[in-house]
Amino acid sequence: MTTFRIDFKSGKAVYLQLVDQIRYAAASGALRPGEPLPSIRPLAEELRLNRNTVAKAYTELESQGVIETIPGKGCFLKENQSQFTKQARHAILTKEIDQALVTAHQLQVDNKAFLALVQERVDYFSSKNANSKEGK
Amino acid sequence: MTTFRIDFKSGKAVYLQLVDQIRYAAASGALRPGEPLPSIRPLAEELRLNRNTVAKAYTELESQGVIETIPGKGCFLKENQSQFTKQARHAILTKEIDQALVTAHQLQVDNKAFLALVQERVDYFSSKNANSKEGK
Amino acid sequence: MTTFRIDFKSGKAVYLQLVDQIRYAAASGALRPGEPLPSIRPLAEELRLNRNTVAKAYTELESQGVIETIPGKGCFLKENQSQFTKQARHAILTKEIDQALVTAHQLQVDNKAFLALVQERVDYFSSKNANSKEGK
Amino acid sequence: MTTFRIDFKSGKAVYLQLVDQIRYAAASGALRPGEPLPSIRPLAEELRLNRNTVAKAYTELESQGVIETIPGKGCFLKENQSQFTKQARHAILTKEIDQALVTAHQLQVDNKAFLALVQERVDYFSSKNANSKEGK
DNA sequence: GTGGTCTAGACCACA
DNA sequence: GTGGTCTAGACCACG
Repeated sequence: MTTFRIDFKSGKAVYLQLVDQIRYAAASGALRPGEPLPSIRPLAEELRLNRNTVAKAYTELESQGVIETIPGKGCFLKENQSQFTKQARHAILTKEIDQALVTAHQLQVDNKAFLALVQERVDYFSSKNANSKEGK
Repeated sequence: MTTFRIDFKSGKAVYLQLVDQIRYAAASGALRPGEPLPSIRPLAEELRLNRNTVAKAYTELESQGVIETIPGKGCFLKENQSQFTKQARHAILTKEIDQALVTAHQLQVDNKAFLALVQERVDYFSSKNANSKEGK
Repeated sequence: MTTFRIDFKSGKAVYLQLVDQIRYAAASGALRPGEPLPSIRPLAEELRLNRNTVAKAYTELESQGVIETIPGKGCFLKENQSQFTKQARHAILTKEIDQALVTAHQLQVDNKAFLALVQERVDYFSSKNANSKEGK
Repeated sequence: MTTFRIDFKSGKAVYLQLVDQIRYAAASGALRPGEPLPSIRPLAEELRLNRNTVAKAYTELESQGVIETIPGKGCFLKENQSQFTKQARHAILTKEIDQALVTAHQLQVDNKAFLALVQERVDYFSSKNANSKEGK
């Protein structure tokens, strides 16, 4: 069971936080392709959000091709099929990695420590994915 | 000489784009500690922004402890002295690294390719820093 | 209900006067943690200030960690959780106490009278805090 | 020998910092009534300030009645003669003490610790005054 | 010349 | 309704 956390103080739009967390859940394996997402109304209640806000997040995810909405049935996680070329994918990733590198420099975390931390997180994600594939 | 680019269509606040780029310039060695940043008015003209927008970016950078501003004299890049504990620094970095990892998974970039890309960016930053320390 | 007073002739920046007064209200118990601050627009009207000036004060307070602002909802007083070490807190306080001591000497107020005055103010704050915790 | 420190990053006007520090020196006994202040030009050089800035500080001090300028001879610390009533003096002091109390509350320093710190600073100032009256 | 403050008025995103 | 961003233009203090 995945649970989402909304940070009202982050300054980031609430619906975008939901989008990120659902993408995160999908990436980490907590949500598997084909699985249904939580229904809008119960989720809105649980997170103490307006239904419109949750709906907006789902709309955004559908336009990003992450989920699929079937009227009357619900929303489902799509098989992820990257629609970008290898080059485009690397461009997007490079931007995010650079962001982290800039922060690392600012925090005076040296390259070796940075790479170690990246390796640690990669391992952490791998283990979560492995678990969710086995059990449940 | 560093030059900044503003993307008016990105949806991201203009002043935050400036903040990111200046932090990037500092991390990559294009701006060195103690060096003066471009003056607010000329920079605003060059980027076709309002004076206040540039000033807001500089204010934000100062409150982040990245630059130091001396009224009547100008703004200068501070010696970066991280005031965070090792633990706090790792927490901040972990968040940014996870962000990139989620994106990687979304783009179906596997761990091996991801790590290779990270290594590549680390090397790239290192070389830029090395260059700016030698000559110019 | 707290009310703020702006002195346009003081020479001190208007937005900083607001910052000080809100911090004062928080310290004296007139504003309690979690409580909403006055909305920017109505407050600006009441004080006959521009919206941006009030917003600047609130932005400053947020970056100081005194308040929390949730776009679309409002600004709220944070639970105060001092992130400084005991040593750092004393250093900050010492600076302000010395300031008062210098003034006392300048005004030829002797130590005994000074200490009495400090005690009086401490008691005054304590009583205000006590009141606001009981009733209303 | 008193030495002054200018903090360019404080945001406070440089000449006002000088004013405060000279008042501080007078309060702590480092400067005694009737003593000459440093000449403008050497002091400006030592602090790496513009001569105008130092002159402005001295002008301000003279208008505050702290020093006395005798053309051709220099500037001298006046006998301090408080021109305020007891009530006025307490009003001024109360404002500064409250300032410190607000900060203390913000930093979650309790009354007992606050009073102890005040006592400590009072003692510290007293000892400095005593020393400068004896020796030199 | 520098940065800092303030006003006025506009548009946007979010709840 | 809320706060956030941006522009335009004015005045001030400091060096």
